[in-house]
Amino acid sequence: SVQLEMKALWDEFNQLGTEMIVTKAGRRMFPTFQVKIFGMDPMADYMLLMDFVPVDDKRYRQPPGLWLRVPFSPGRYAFHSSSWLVAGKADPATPGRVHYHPDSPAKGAQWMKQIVSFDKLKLTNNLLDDNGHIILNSMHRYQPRFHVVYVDPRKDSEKYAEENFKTFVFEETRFTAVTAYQNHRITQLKIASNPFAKGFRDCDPEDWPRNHRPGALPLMSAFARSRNPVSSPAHQ
Amino acid sequence: SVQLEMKALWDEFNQLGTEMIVTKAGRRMFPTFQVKIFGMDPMADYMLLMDFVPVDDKRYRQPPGLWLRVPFSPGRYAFHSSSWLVAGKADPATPGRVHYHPDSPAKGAQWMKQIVSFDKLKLTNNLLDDNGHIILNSMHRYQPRFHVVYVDPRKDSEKYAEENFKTFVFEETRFTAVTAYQNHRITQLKIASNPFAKGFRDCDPEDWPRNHRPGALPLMSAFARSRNPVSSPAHQ
DNA sequence: TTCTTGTCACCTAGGTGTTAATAT
DNA sequence: ATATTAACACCTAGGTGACAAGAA
Repeated sequence: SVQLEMKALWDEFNQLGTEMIVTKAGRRMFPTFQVKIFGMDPMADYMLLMDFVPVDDKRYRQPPGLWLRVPFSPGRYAFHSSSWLVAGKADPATPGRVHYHPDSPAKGAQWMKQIVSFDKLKLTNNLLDDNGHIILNSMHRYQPRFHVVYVDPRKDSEKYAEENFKTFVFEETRFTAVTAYQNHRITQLKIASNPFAKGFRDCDPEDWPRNHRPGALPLMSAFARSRNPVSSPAHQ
Repeated sequence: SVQLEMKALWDEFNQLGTEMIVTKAGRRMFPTFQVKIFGMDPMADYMLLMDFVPVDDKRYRQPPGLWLRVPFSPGRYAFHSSSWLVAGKADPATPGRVHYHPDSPAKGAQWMKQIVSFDKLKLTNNLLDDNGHIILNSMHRYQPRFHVVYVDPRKDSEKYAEENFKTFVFEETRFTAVTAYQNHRITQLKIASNPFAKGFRDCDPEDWPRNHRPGALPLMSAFARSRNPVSSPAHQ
């Protein structure tokens, strides 16, 4: 069995509609997909991998007219909607890649003795990527999947391929691939919870995420109190 | 067969008498021990590891009276000798540890397709170290050794242990473990060639090590021309 | 006197969202 | 109008020798 790490954080993002940035060079996910694993054969070899499947067959877009222009900066917009419209049918599927955890293969004992983190996994929108990154269509929704493959020592192991792997899906890790954040609340939650974005925090630099616990005050409400939202009327 | 990478740099250090810093927390080696490997079975599994054996049974010390005091800084000295005296018999041997390359085990094809770098290996003088670092005695000389172990798939593989590994020794990688550099020329060569020490360079910030090639002008002579050595007479 | 330790400024290396410009 | 890109300031994380103080 498999337990998703940082589930509380995933839930918080999921409630807002998680977005993950895709770039040409490849961008890590945040939150990082991390799991605790139980019940492996400690002595057997396993490969751990992830892939991403479309949640639906749709392409999304922002609702018209909800963009706010930034005063004195013609051409710029800063506040995107949190809702999505269906823009039509999905773009052609991207090359279906998988990401093997770099420690693969390893013994069950090794995988189970600590949290397994997919922090080397990167998402790209570059169809011609040759860095082995996961290729996704921007403005499409995806479901990450986690697969555990038992390395069968038998000579005719191919015959048993079907029974030698198990797939785990956590719906709270679904997200929309984007090239720039669409929902400002997602942006702010990323800034509040990702250590690498600390430079953009304007609230108390205090003990986040050190003191954050599941069940504590919801992040966004805490955030909203200390933030000056872009409130000046659009002067379109 | 195995080929030592950056041999020219190792040779340059070796001519001066290589020193490696040991600290309580653990210090990486510089140059880093890196090799190219040839002739493995691409499909077989191998473990790669290193250990360190004493070059002799001696403890070393600096010759007396060669220390230069730094003007206006009583108690400080800045220029150590490049020669060593035998201080006596070696201290009790440290716990004999080995460092497995973190990618072990892996297929021969994997090991051979790129340079294998032991940049995670750290040296410590802490006899009680529990980080798995290599424990060495300061002021003693060591010879790094590189071992390739074939992972024998046979059930009674223990019987063949003797024939399933091969050891490679490069004498130019010998060094003296120290807690602070003793030979100023070693310090300067480290500063000149280690990217992480760039902050201490006072010569042209130009294209080192980018343009450095084996056979080019020896480093130290190039360095000496642009450096102000500590030349004021000792006022002991 | 000689050697060791801990702190520091200054680097490398690379992960963030912002921003302005550009593409479609 | 909407979406993407590239450069950037500002972080995390950690590898350097210098330096001052301490230990033996």
